[in-house]
Amino acid sequence: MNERKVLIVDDEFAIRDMLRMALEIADFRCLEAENIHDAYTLIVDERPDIVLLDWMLPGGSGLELLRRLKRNDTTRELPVIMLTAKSAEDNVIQGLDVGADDYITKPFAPRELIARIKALLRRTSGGDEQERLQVSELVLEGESRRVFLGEDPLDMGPTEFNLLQFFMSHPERAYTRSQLLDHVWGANVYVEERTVDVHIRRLRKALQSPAHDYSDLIQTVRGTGYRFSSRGAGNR
Amino acid sequence: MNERKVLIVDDEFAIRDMLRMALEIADFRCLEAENIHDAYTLIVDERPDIVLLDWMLPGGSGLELLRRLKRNDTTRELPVIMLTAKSAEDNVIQGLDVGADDYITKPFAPRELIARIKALLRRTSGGDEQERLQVSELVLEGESRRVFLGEDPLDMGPTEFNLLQFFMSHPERAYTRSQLLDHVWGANVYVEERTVDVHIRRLRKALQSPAHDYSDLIQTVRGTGYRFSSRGAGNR
DNA sequence: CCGCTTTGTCACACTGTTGTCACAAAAACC
DNA sequence: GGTTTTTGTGACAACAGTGTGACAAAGCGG
Repeated sequence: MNERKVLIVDDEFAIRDMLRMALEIADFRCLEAENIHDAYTLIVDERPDIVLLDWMLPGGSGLELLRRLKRNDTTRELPVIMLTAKSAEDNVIQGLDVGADDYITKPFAPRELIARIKALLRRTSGGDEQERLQVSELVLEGESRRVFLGEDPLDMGPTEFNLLQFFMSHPERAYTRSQLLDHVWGANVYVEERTVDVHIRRLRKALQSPAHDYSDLIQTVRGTGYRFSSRGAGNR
Repeated sequence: MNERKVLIVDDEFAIRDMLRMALEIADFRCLEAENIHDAYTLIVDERPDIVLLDWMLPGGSGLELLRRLKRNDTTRELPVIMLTAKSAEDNVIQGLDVGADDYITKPFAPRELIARIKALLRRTSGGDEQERLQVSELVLEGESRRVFLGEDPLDMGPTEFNLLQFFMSHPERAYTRSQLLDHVWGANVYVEERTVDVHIRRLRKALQSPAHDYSDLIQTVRGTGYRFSSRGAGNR
């Protein structure tokens, strides 16, 4: 379900070819770059989840790219695996110093590479802090993925949870259905815009318990979309 | 103050010599073993912080020791770096599968080895106390590796125990299957994610006795994974 | 060498979730 | 009031996610 993007930075076609094949079998999506400049552009545009970086590259060594990545705050968390020839294992030390997370010497067994990629992704992906959001009695716990109304846990589906989480992190602001689809469903998913309405309804229903009714936190902004607000609606 | 013990397991005197020199410069204390038996004894007696394990050893291959270590619950967390000849890199895959945390091919630059040791120690330095965990009638004794429901001991496999121990030390929080694999199985083990489901089921089953049923402490978080919680689920 | 346990994987059953539709209700516009 | 546009609602079939029993391989203890 969670497709991972791997950026391959290597100037040898044969290597890229081999890597692409191995990675696609293991269900990764591949991006490729032959030089540092392309690599950097791709990183900024496509935001890959991991980078396989060859050491010797035209237009600057891999070390240079590595330094640049680790200096830039927006890409700091991007894990990097270095590819290096056996004869140049000294470079490894430099690389690990600068911030590569792992390395592998060419030639290598595809299975090993895959294993290392997966291990690295698991190791580095757990860093996201989940917050605890609260509006009066309504509490959303990101960590446990639960919502409480006072003491009682509320029952809702995953999509409704994501929707509520988004709303509670961006309150007092109207979003179009299209924007909600982008943020909650993901940018490259195509579903009907009216689907949002249905999930809004399900969320509203979930925000009602025998005791309380918080369903009007989700307000309709006619002609535009929806808004989450703890203050009154103030339209119509 | 925090002196680290490194156990070198290799039958070549020259290698041990070189390693010892490099490690002592880097302020580690060295233990040495020439064969598996000595190695195991030293591990039990001296409790080193990390093991450098040669692949080819008299009296059984390094793989064997590795298996033994990773099976034994008291030494499971001991980080292991494999030493292997370049000609035998295939072994690396086996080794990583069984639970080695890293590997390095001979000959290697001492500086690289030191870098890797430090990196590994940084990663795994969580010193885990063996504690006694309790949720209402359910008691987990880390020391004796037993679980009680009131007075009655519960019967479960090692993996189920580890899983429960992890859950009870991190309650009220949803984990993905991948995260559970990472924490309970180990970062470098590659098994199917659905395997987690099966062990969850076995654990749930183990949490039921004729008298009580604590199986709903393990809650399914649909679309995400599982959560251990003494409060209600909030989903189906 | 042989039972016994543990483990990872699979196929299948089952359940909740999802996106879409048709229609009702409401609001806006004339 | 009548018409058009927009949103709410219940139903539903397809689907993805999860529970479950069985099984073979591997480890363990004799």
